[in-house]
Amino acid sequence: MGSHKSIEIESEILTCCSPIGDSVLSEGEAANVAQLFSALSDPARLRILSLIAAAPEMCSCALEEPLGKSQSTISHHTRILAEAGLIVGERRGRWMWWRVVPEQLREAARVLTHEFEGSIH
Amino acid sequence: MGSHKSIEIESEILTCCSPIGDSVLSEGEAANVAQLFSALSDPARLRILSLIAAAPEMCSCALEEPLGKSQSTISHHTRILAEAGLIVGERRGRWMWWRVVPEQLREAARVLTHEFEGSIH
DNA sequence: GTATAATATCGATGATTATCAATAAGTAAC
DNA sequence: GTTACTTATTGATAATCATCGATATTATAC
Repeated sequence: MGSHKSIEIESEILTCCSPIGDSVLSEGEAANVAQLFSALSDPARLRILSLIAAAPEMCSCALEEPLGKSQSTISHHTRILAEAGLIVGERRGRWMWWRVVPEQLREAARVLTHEFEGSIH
Repeated sequence: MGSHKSIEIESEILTCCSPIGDSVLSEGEAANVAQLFSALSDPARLRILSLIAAAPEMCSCALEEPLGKSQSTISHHTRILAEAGLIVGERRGRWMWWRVVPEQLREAARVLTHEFEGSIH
């Protein structure tokens, strides 16, 4: 794979492309960021996040009806959102109350506008 | 599913949760946003985006080596990023040159900070 | 025209994931 | 204790996806 590019350093300038800088996401960083955006890559989870954001707090039990998904599916999605740090939950009595974490939303937005917009170009 | 919530409107106030507002993502909106973030949910695509952003333009041929993925895989990923509007490509001779679309990155960031951060809470 | 090079597409495969029903675990009221 | 209710977990399944090799398409050079 990519045999046309397995050439020496000093001849890379002769290929189609100049060597790239090193301000580039490492594999580990990319995996972390991907996990964050994976949580945002599902329509049901986006609507859950939107529902939670529309109120100061939101009970899990209030998500099934507008989503039209089963209870176990809702629980699955809230877990993924929570593991991504986008929401936090607190158990009060029998109910689970969720609220968004604005700092994590801003962090995701910061990554988009600072890590990928390049320099001066 | 959700039988414990299939009750009348006037009794909803008696359940655990108050009725929700309507400033909530529709299914269609959620699907659109999900497609955008799906493009950002893969480590390989994030590194490709980072590589493209690190230079004014980036040739497809310069992505195989740092990514360690096959040519067809790179082509697959650039297509997904392009379909999400995050990069645009221009063919010059035999080579395909990609650059990021800062407007789309800012749009994705705007969705995060404006659609999900709730109101005054 | 032929030969070479870069990219796109096709087909297959293994891994991941969204979804559900069923069950378990936790909580409150009795 | 038992009963009722909410949430979490498990197991299964169908769909999606990342990856590759092989092939097709496009462009240049000859």
